[in-house]
Amino acid sequence: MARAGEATILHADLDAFYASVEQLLDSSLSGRPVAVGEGVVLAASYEAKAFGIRAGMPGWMARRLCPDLRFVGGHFDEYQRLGDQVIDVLRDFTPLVERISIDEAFMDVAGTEHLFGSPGEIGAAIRRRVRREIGLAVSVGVARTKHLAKIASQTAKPDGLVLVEPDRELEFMRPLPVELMWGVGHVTLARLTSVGIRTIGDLAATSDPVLRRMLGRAVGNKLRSLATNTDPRRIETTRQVASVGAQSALGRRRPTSGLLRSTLGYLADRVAGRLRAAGRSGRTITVRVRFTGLRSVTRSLTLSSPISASLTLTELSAELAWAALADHPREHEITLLAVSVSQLVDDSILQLQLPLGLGVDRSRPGTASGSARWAVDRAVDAIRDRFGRDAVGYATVMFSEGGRVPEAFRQLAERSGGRLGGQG
DNA sequence: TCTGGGGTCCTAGGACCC
DNA sequence: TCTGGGGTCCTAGGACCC
Repeated sequence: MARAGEATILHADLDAFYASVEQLLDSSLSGRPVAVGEGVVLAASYEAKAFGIRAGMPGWMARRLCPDLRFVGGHFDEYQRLGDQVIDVLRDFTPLVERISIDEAFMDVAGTEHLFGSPGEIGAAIRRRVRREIGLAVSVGVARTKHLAKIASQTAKPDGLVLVEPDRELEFMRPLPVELMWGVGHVTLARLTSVGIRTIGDLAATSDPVLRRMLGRAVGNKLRSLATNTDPRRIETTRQVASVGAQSALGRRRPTSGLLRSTLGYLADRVAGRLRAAGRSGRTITVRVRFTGLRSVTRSLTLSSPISASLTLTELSAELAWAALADHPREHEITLLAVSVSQLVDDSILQLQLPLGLGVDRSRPGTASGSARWAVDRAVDAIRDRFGRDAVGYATVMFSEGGRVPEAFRQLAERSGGRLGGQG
């Protein structure tokens, strides 16, 4: 049964997406090292990667590696528009498309051969159409499983197609470096390297107990199934998010009550507004405080009933942030604040359970003003729908952000379901 | 003079219940 | 009467992904 399936899973991945869009929009950037971002490199063109520049690298370091590097601010609306166009091309071949980020998707073309040809032919057709109609290079991997299709597309880059026949899977994977596998990051790579495991073949040859002892049960089992290509995951065309969050980097700041009030007010309002727009509420509130040196702590709290009110979320976030600070009295500066809500439920379900509707206190057990807060939020949401999100807000929320991150970037991240760009 | 914003999943200990 | 096993939920932290 090991060879039951055909290679019908495709993974399509746009090459150096943000930077390629910039080169498409401004021909003076073509063929030149380009980085998208300001303080930090969000994406680099292939010409920039040749200098060792990578996503996530500080801007000063990138400039040092390549003095000719052209930094561009980023056309986030264009990334969204062009990314959507590419997905539309994929959907012309099958409805079984799973978008996993702004620039990347899986699809299953089983059963479409009589319409569009073999999976390999479909991959080639997708690449031609995206190049001709949109002007971008997309690499495609074709295999029997999602994981292997993704590895194949990585080895196909730049601007290529790799098809792995079912009877050559292990032979294909054996010499590849372990870090091509999903789930192998810095830490796992270092652990594997320390015992001489460098290729997927090395990993496949390592015993289960050794793997589990080194990496833990879950990671060990997962890597085992990936290395032997017994990954069972199917294409998921829809998925509900499990949490909604927002964060702001602050530079180095002393955690004054004014800073916390304005920042947490802004973040909580963003998160609560997105929850309300999605018709959802959540019971668990988590706040993260990051100190200098990337040390960070989280504090969370689970309510007996879910909330989506901006003001309530602001107050709870502040309590959690102060608790985190109180536990770390030696930290005098903070560099980031984050607010997240999880344990989400649909409000339609909530209203079935609580038939009182408007009158129900959705803010917090034990507080009296829940319905008033609900009404204020609804009014604010309605005004923002018509006039934009800056048209109105709570007094504590109307603070100058410092302009560190463009609003368009945050919105792109939100719409991408949290999964966007930044591919090395 | 090591940074951005958005997510997922796993682990481990403790509380609590049957 | 104090020893057992199993399950769920909550909290905090960490690895990883795009």
